[in-house]
Order: sequence, then C-alpha cells, then structure tokens
Amino acid sequence: MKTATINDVAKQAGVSKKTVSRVINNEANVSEEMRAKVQKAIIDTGFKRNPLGMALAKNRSLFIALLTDNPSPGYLMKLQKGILQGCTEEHMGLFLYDCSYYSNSLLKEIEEFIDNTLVDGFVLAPPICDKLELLEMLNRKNIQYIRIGPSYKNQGEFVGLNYHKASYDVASYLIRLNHKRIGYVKGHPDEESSFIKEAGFKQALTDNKIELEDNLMAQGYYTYQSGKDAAALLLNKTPRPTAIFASNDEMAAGVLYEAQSRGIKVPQELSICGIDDISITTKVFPNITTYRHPLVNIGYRAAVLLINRLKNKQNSAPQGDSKNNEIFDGELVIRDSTAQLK
Amino acid sequence: MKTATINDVAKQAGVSKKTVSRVINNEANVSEEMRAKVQKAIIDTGFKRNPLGMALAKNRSLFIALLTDNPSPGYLMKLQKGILQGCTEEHMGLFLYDCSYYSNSLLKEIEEFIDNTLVDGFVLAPPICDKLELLEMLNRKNIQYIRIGPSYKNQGEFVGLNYHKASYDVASYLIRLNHKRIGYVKGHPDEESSFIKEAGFKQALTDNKIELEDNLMAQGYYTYQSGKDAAALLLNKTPRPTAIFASNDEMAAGVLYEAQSRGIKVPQELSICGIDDISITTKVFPNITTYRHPLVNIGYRAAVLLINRLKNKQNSAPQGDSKNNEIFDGELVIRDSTAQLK
DNA sequence: CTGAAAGCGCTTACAG
DNA sequence: CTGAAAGCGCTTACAG
Repeated sequence: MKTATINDVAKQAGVSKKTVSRVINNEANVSEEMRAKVQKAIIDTGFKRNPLGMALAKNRSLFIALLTDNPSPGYLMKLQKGILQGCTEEHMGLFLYDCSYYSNSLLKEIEEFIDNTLVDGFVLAPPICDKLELLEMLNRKNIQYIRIGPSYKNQGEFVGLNYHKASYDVASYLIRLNHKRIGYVKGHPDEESSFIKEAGFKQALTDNKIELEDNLMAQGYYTYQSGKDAAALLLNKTPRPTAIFASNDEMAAGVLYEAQSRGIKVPQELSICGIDDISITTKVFPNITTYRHPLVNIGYRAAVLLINRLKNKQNSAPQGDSKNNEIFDGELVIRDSTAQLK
Repeated sequence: MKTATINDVAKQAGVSKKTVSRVINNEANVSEEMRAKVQKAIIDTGFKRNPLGMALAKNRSLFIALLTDNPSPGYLMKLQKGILQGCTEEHMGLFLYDCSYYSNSLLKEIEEFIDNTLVDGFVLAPPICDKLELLEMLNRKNIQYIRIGPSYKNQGEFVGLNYHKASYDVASYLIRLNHKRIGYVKGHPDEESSFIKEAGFKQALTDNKIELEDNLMAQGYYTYQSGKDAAALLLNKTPRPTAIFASNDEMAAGVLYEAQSRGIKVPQELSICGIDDISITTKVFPNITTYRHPLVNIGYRAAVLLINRLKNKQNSAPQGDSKNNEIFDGELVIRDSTAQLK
C-alpha cells in the first residue's frame, strides 16, 4: 500500500497537480467547485503531503529545532514538553540540538547542524538565547528563531516571564514574613534575566525601606552547584541571613542542601525560595517556595509563534517586521521552605 | 553564496553526477583516479550533500527520533544527552516525540508523526519500549528501532543495563550493612526491567539466607509519587524495615521524602537506596546511594547502532537479522543515605 | 481561475 | 568502471 501522492489525487479528481498543490497550501484563486473535488479526492486516496518533496522544492524544511545548553534538567524538560506540544499540534517535527555555550567552535557546529538537517527555525533556550554572535549568524543566514527569555538588544522575537515582577513578588513575600536580612543569589552574569530579576529584588527592598547590603548578594550561575557555593558564602556571614532568595530553583535546591548539611533547620532557622517551579522543588524536603514560571505554556507559545511565522513567510508576502513577543505572568507558590520570622 | 550541489561538483571534476554520487556514498567500483578528482572538487566547491534530495530519491530520511514517555526527567535527560551525542557525531538530526503510554490513540499518533516527518528510525525509551503493539506496528511499516532496556519477547535490538546484577549488588550491599528487614519498591508492572530487578533482589536475599517477606514488597510505578506512596505503606509496618531499596532513583527520592516528612532520620534510622544514578540523587539531602546506570553511554551506543544499521541497509545488501544487542554493567555508588545497622 | 513545463538535489535502473 | 535518462513528490514561473 504505497501512500498516495499529489499525482494520484490529481488523477482521482480530474484536475492538474498544480491545482491540488493550491488546495493543500490553502492558496486563494481556486474555485469552490475545484476545491471541493480536490478535497474529496484527498480523503478518498488518503493523501498526505510528503514533507520532503515540499522541502526540496521550496528549499525550506519547515522543521524546527530546540537549541539548548541549560544546566537545569527540570527547567529544560518543562520547556521541551511545551514546545513539543506546539510542534505536534502543527504537525511538525522538532529536532533537538545540545551545544556548549562556551565552546569556541559553537557557531561552526551550529552551522554544520543546519547543513545536516536543513532546519529553518530555532527555539533558543537560555543561556544560548543571549549569545549575540549566534543571533547575528542566524540573521545573516536568514534562519528564523524565537528566544525564550526577556527582550535582548532588540534581537528577534521572544516569549518569556515577567522576571521583574517575579523577583519583586518573591522578595515582597519574604519581607511580609518579617525577614530583613535576605541573602540573594544572582543569576548567570551573561543572561539578561539575571539583571532584571536582581532589579526586581532591589526594588522590593527599596519599596519596603530595607537597606540593601552588598555582602548579602552572592554571585550564582543558575546551576545547583553555584547555589550551594553561594549559600556556603552567605551562611558564613554574621549575623547570618534569615532568608535566602535564589534567583532560580536549581540554585535554591543547592542552597537547601548546603543549609541542611550544616544542620541548619529549614524553614525554622532559614527560609529559602527560588523562581521557576521546576519539579525538584516538590521532590526535596521541605518542598521549596517558588514563583511559577509557566514554562510549558511558554514553550508551547514559542513553538506556535515560530511555526506560524515560517508558514506565513511561505504563503503570503512577508508581513513586515512586526514582532509578536509574549510576556507571561506567573504566581507565587508558597510551600514549606519559608516561615514567618519570630 | 548558494551552496554547491552535486551538479557543481560534477562539472568541476569533469565527471558525471552519478560518479559524484558514488563517491559521496562510498560505493565500490570507482577508480582511484576518479575518486581523487571528485574528492578535490568536493573540497573546492565546499559541497555538502543535501539530505532532503537524498531523502526524496531514496524514500528514507535518515532522520531518527527519540520516542519517550518517561516519568523521570533526570533519567530522560541523561539518555537524551547520549543519543544526541551519537547523532551529532554521525551528522544526523534527532527528532523528539513525546507520547502517552496509556493513550488509546497512541499508535495512530505515532503513525501520524512518521508521516509528518518521514523518520526512518526510532530509539525507544522505557516504558514505551515494552509496548508490543507499537513494536509490531513498526515491524509492519518496516521502520527500524532500537530499544533501551532488557531483551523483550525477542523484539528488535536493545541496549541496556545488567538489571539483575544491579539489584543483586545493591541488595547485597544492604545485607553487608547488616540489614535484614529490607523493604523493596517494585518497578512498573508493564516494564520488563521490573521483573529482572525483582529477581536480582530476591536472589541476593536467598544467597544470604534471608527470608523473603512478602509484606515488605510494595508496588511502585517508577515515579516519584509511587515511591512516596510505597514508602508510606512500608513505614507503617511493625517492626519497621531498617532499609528500603527502591528499584529506581526517582522512587528512592520519594521514599526519602516520605521518611523525612515522618521525622525518620536517614540514614541513622533508615537506609535508602535506588538504581540509575540520576541527577536528583546528588541534589537531595542526604545524597542517595545508588547503582550507576550508564545512561549517557547507553543512549550514545543506541544511537550509533541504529544509525549504522540504517546506513548499512542503504548501501549494501541487507545483512541478515543478526542482532547487535549491548548490555552494560554499572557499579554501586555509595553515598550518604545508607548506614551500617548497629 | 487553471494547467503544462521545468526544476529542487539527489538516486535507481539500465546500458555500455 | 562510467554515464545518460528517468524519477522521487512537490513547487515556481509562466502562459492562457
């Protein structure tokens, strides 16, 4: 049972294959009568457009890829899940490509990947979404992309969280619990989100008339280990902070471990919270208070936006450079790692 | 700068394009002289074979996909990493497809995915690798696959761990620590590995003349929640088990949480261990003793094996149905969740 | 609004 | 060992 081709459909419907092509691509300028005939023939023959034929003729695959180098498995899995959902709905395949942010040959490797697969769109996850050389290379090759994260040097479209509100809300919550000595673990210095979150945190302190203490700010890199290291630093201060706010959950988990390994009771002696709401927050004891980053939905929207852009580029005239960015709100999720300071 | 095609190379080398095709496919029956000329022209023109052209002509894409429905993000990330490594080395794209083990339309969805992407090979992760209807469908459609897991009804090739040795070694270790009342959390009843691990556990008890107590066996499903639930059951027994062995790490993390939420000290009052060595084992406090499942390497080998099979099928005569299964040994990784029973 | 021709980049099947 | 022809399934560019 060979699958039907456009030729079979044309024969069946008694039209030219160009007309079939018009129908399956939803082009204008087809009489209703023709369209109906073709549609019937498509159903009768069980025709499915062969993506490879189209790809070759158009010189674009309509396949997209997720480009990652993210140190947090929980973060990535959620994002990936959403993206995959979007791709499946749009009947698209999703390629995966894992790269090394610091590799010298990063650009060359990605170009090779493009050659090998002929993908024509990328979803760029952090931190790779903030790599200017990469974005410029993609612009040059005219490969579409969408970034997961905040606006960055006006490059491309993006889908992201309202990072400022996220950290502002978390910090405000800690302050409501009466914490004043709040340690803060910053994000990766190469990522745009780090600065926005830090600004949100500081704003919350200012708005509540709490003095910002520089020595309660520790550098992190969004990894578990960096959270652990930052906590080691902060927990050595006297007086000790009564709360530590890590700017993502992966680091918050590291903070929790470090505290526990020192016999510090969480939340009784130390409150801890993060941002993202990845799966590890509900797998450690106690469960970590965090801010929900709707990653599944963000991934989904990113995929849909990108795919629609690709499809539009193909059908109609280019529609200008209007950008369809989307910024999501999350919400505070209170769990067991935070407590009122007596 | 359009990329060079096989025609450009042929012109440059002064040969027919068929000869170029022979060279790039490494076929026999090309004189050394021709081969050298062509190879030079390939370099001079910067030619890269367009996978889409090949795919269309051969009616096979040479793209493979990872088919998953695994409840453990840590497990999947490691596996995925290895597979991706293999694909990148072989200059192949890896599609991702996430499905629902229990979905009624599972087969239909996967067939649709195949139609949409024309993948011609699958890496099948657990539990989906043990779904007989799926394997039969792939056999029928002549789509190659490789399974991650133990041998199963003699279907296809597989790459997996020596699961029996894994659980035997872990159990033996607990016994050496003097534990006799050992709770065991079984794996998913639909997965072949569950039975093999259980057999290994029982063998260790028998070999050490410890009586198997049925009420210390709890059903799990390889998920975190099922580990937590199983632990709740086991920790209610009197006398309480002094150790709980969960047949994967995801469940072991659930067991740890349940114990801690009851105020049971780990490892002083309860030893806990798992299998896999996924990332969560070193992110919870205390770090979990486990058995290393070389998932990255397993994924890598699976990808390489599958890709080579596809390439061979294309070049030379089919090479019979000799199977290249690979079974890896792991090793016990002792961490902080287990202690000598006084 | 519709279609015949040529082409995308590669391979298969055949002839020499 | 080498190549000219036809074809994979689709689209573009053009003519009517």
